[in-house]
Amino acid sequence: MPVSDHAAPAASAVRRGRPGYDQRQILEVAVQVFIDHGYDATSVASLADRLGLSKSALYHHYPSKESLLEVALEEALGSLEGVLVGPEARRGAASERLGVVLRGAIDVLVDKLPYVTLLLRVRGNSDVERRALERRRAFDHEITALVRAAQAEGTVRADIDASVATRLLFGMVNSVVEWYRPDGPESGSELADQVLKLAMDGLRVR
Amino acid sequence: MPVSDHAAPAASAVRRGRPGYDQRQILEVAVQVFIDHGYDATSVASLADRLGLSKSALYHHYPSKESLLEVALEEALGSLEGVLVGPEARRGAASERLGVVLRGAIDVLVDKLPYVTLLLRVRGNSDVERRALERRRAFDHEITALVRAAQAEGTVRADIDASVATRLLFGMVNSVVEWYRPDGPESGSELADQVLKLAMDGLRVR
DNA sequence: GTCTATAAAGAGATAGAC
DNA sequence: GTCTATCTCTTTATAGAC
Repeated sequence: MPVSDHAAPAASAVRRGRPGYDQRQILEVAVQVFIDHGYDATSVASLADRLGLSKSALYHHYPSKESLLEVALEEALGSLEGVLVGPEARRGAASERLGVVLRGAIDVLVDKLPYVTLLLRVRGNSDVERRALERRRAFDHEITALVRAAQAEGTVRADIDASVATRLLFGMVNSVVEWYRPDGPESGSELADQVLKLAMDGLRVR
Repeated sequence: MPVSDHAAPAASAVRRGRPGYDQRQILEVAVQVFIDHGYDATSVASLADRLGLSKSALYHHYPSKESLLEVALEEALGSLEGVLVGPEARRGAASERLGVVLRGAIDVLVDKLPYVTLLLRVRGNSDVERRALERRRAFDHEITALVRAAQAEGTVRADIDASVATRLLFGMVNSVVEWYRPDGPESGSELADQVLKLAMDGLRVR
């Protein structure tokens, strides 16, 4: 049974000839199908059809439909959690750390768009999903603490509850998965600029 | 076959004795179960169990699982569309109309929380879902036009694309369904205040 | 690494009695 | 208005050949 969870070993993105798919390619297709039709509404048969494989061939690569989900969610959560442990996110004024973390989250969202999209649609229907939700909650709590610290510093307005502000902030950030496409007009960093502008300074003309 | 789509006739919220459920009560339970487990992951059997009914009894009230979804989505979409046709939303400066519409949308979201929650999770898996998505898109386009008009007026900043701003704005607003609970600390109108403050003036201290 | 065939369970929906 | 029993199709997953 395959399903190793390490990152791809450096720069070997090219396929070694051969007939079939490798785990990563299958995962990418599966995640896209999960996004298009919903995880629950996607049957293993339709997944196999989309890959041009039989169900059995697919089961050779992943032991279950849910294992595909699990690996995909790990990809998103691992990257998001990585934003919090970077050096820039751990030193300096709270408002600056908040900016770094927000921009980092948007970068991850853009970089791992399908994986994060899938993560954001998880509702806790199974143990795998509930574990993912738990990690999301932990992530949110760290951001809330950062917002609270920035309020104490006096750099972030204190007339909105830190927890509400964080949820609204990430509601805005996360909604990007609903419409942003990397091949569209704006780059990921331009997008991050616009989101940060709106989040920090609001819609109104000053 | 029942499934009438008119609103409840005035003030008859009380049940007429009798054994079972009426359409509205069944709908409310169904929508909550759809939200908890996802529409696709909810079986008619589990729905019937939750209601304490047999599947057949449930099919007496609604002709299909999807008809429940359809009625629920109509409830959300009709209310949202109603925000755009109110008198306050149709006269005055664009920035004021935008404020009225935003607040109206938040009010609907709070008032019809489960129905709007369900609407926001629809991904276009069937004709019913695709029709709902189409109506959501039309709603969004009207808001975008309003943002554009406010930019032309000079009351809304023009350095963010109107379409991007609208999407981010409603990303923030819509994310409220993920955490707001009417029985919690803040009322719907307090919530609307906080959302509008953050959306209009941003997170940063002035 | 891929296939066909199949098992076993669950899905949405219906029939017909009470 | 509710029930039990059942139909038919689809589901996830496995067996075993190539």
